[in-house]
Amino acid sequence: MTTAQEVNEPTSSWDPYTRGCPSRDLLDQIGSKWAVLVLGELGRHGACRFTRLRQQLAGVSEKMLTQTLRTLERDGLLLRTVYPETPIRVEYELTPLGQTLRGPLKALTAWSVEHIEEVLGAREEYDERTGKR
Amino acid sequence: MTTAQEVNEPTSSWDPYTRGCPSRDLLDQIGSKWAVLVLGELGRHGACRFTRLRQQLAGVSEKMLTQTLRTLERDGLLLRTVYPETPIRVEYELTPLGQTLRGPLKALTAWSVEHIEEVLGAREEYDERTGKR
DNA sequence: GTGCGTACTTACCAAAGGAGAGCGACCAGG
DNA sequence: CCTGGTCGCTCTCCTTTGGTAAGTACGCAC
Repeated sequence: MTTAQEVNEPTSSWDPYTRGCPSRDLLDQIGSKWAVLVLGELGRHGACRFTRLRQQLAGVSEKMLTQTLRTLERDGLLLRTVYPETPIRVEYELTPLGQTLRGPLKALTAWSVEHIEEVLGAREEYDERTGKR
Repeated sequence: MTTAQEVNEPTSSWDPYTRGCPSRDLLDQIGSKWAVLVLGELGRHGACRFTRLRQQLAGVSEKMLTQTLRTLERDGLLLRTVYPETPIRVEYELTPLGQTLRGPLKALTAWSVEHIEEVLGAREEYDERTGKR
């Protein structure tokens, strides 16, 4: 068995600017559309069921929601608990590791809301400039 | 001219959790793999040429780099300047708006580097748990 | 048995992404 | 004049990913 903790390499060996570095893939994962929204919702609301998440993340397909949840669970960011009641109930919640992502992701989400109008303006200006040529 | 500041809509009308909201698309854009790395590199280094960016972002294809740069330019996050020397020189740098993203993206990148080992450990554990069933 | 609720899972197709060759402008060397 | 080199793209082809929608498994109520 080889756990990550046993590897005593200096942290500087992880660099997302390097091709094939796991930290690049992780960065890609946690920055992906549905992962950001899932983690955000679980951060705001606490434990959530599958159906609630699907409703809150308006527009997500069941396939993508399942896939996103599996990946995040595998990465240790969220915990999946099955309650074998009837009908079955499954709840998702952030792990302590997942909690540490709330801040960074909240900042990113807030940025997109705060600056969307500037960006929309920039797009219009760009399209006018380049459309005329 | 229509600057974003003139639009006095309540900010609450922009919600990335709503289907089709522009802020969701923007969030997706700025969180995408190559955009994060391009903005990060321009933030650390200042103005950069195309070829240097391609080298720094080891593994990016020229097509994706061009595409990412165009999108970011259109969104008003970076400035593209052509110097008609020979051979031609093109430099990219962050706009003031782009600068405001440095913090959030730096936090996200730092998170992925700081926690990659925990995540790798969680993956191993998950694969062991589920592989046996 | 039939139907319902919940949480997936699968099949299919369209869109996005990656690898690599080609392009056009310019100039230097022969 | 022709060849070859540099830079910043651009185009083509093929693989991978994502979206839509239908189907599955489970237990229970009727």
